[in-house]
Amino acid sequence: MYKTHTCGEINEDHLGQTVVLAGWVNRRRDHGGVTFIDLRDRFGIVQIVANPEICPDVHKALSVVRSEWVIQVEGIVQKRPEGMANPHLSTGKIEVSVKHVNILNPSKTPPIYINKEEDADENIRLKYRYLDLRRERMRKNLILRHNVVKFIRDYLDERGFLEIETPILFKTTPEGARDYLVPSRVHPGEFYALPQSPQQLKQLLMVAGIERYFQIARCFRDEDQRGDRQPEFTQLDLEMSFVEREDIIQLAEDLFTQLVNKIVPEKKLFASPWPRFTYTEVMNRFGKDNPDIRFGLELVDISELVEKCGFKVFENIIADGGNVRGINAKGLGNYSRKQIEELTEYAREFGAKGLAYLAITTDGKEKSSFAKFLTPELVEKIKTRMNACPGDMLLFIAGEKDFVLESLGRLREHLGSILKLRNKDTLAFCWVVDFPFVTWNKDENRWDPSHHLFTSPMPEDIPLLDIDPGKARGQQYDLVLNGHEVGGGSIRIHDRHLQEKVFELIGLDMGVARERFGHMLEAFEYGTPPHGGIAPGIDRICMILAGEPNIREVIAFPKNQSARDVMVNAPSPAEPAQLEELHIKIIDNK
RNA sequence: GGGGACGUAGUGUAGUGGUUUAACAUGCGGCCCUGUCAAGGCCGAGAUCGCGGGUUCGAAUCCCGUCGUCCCCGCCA
Repeated sequence: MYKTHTCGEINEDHLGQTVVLAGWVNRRRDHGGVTFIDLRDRFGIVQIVANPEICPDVHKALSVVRSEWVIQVEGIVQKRPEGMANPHLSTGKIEVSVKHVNILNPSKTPPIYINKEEDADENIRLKYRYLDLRRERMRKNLILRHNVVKFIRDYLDERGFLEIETPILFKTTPEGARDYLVPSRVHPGEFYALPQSPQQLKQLLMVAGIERYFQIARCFRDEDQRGDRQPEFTQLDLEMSFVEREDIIQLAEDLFTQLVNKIVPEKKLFASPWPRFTYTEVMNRFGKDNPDIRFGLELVDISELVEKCGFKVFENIIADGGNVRGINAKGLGNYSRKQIEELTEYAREFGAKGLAYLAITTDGKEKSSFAKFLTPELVEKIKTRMNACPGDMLLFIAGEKDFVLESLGRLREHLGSILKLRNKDTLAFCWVVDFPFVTWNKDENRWDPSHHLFTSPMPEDIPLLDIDPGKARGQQYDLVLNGHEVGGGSIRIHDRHLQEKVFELIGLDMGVARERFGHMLEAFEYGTPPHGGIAPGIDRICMILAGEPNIREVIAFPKNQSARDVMVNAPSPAEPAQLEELHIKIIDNK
């Protein structure tokens, strides 16, 4: 070993000892005489000191050293002089007086600052990711992620789960997200697909009698990026046999509650046990199936209050079966016309025709865009319904119900940001249950599964599949944290006939279904236990636990917005010979 | 596929009503300095203002195009 101790572990217990350390020069302070170097390794920083009167050779050797050089030093741990301790360093009471120096590797001036929390251009950070990862922020995030995964493995191991790997080279399933395809050399014109999730495989492990399975599974989806989406990401994939919805929910809730307590004790759970909402309820209250419940600003239906108010816009929409709903934007009552216009503009981006408002200024006066239709009685009714106080701003959107909910939901999120209502130290987990089993796809004129093809409907709703599929609920549950969907799961179908019925319902031709999912149908005929599971997203959860705004910050080597790895420059063209072996011809679309 | 923001020394920013010899900080180089910890002081080098074209006497600044990055919509069973 190049070192006897890590930089971070040296303390007063080592006083007088000779230690050998190795690491990076975090910072150098040259006083002409005495020179200090903050030596950094993964475990921390320790100050090393060279005095020309004591060791002139060492002092000279260290004078050429610069930031990020890798050096090895041998020296004696000594107490710092009175009043010279640094309370910001765990090693701040001591320093290492250097006797020998060995320069292991010099460094060019780095393109980004390692020793500063200055936000560098993301493109440069990604290009020099190995330097970016040296930074405190990234190091902490990697450690957090390790701790999260370690906790999960230990927790599940203690409860009898087996961690089992499943193939990365799998089979294409055009349902769902776009697949990443891998051409087969051996079978011309045929392709593997990278798994979007190990869904089918984990179910087949249940057929195999594993009963309790998990995997820290890499998943691949060829869709466009977002702040919380990467083309490859990691799920805690988990499946159990002989369980009902409640069992999985309890397990996941306990797992993550304990995980938070142990790994991020400084964070506070918003509520425990976690709130549970039905799909209908979250949509009505928050306008979003993954609501951030750290703040209120819930949506309120005032349709029946205004259906005969005389305001034609509202009246006509309600007469056509639409809705008028609002949000009480607490504390915005004194917003100027211009500021309201900005909110309106925001709502328009999502298709709202307009934004009606009723402001109650702090001195109790009312201002409204539809004032002339408002009788004092109606104003009182609306204020009561929406719990309005002086200083509040009531905002309304009218239109078709789903549209009103969605656009108000977005406005609510926006207001949450404007009003700074998201406490970053609060973790608001919640469950969303009772999703519709299928949703109508207007474009394709068919039913689509709300979750995935293997989700079981609620047993009592099975008869509805024949009569009114839109009314049936699925045994699906989503795990939501601070406004992000961080996991979803379901009780699965374990009966061939029900599975075929579902295929039929969503318009999957039986021949196609057998070709794509024949292995599942067949497996269900050999003693399949009832089973279900969940798949929490590790990256998103780590992102939120770390307080990071983007999923890239918790992934060592992420792709950029356009799905490119700018460090190695992937994807990149393949050699003609490779393509030929794979029976692939590139078509120039330009 | 669509919308928005951005692109100026190694890095982070300023300058955008047309005259700048492109500013500041930090980093880098040199000198001074024996107790700092974002050390300090002095001096210096470092930018064809993303790229291409146009308007103009004159463009970092205005116009068009293009490339790149980020955010959002669509998409994400």
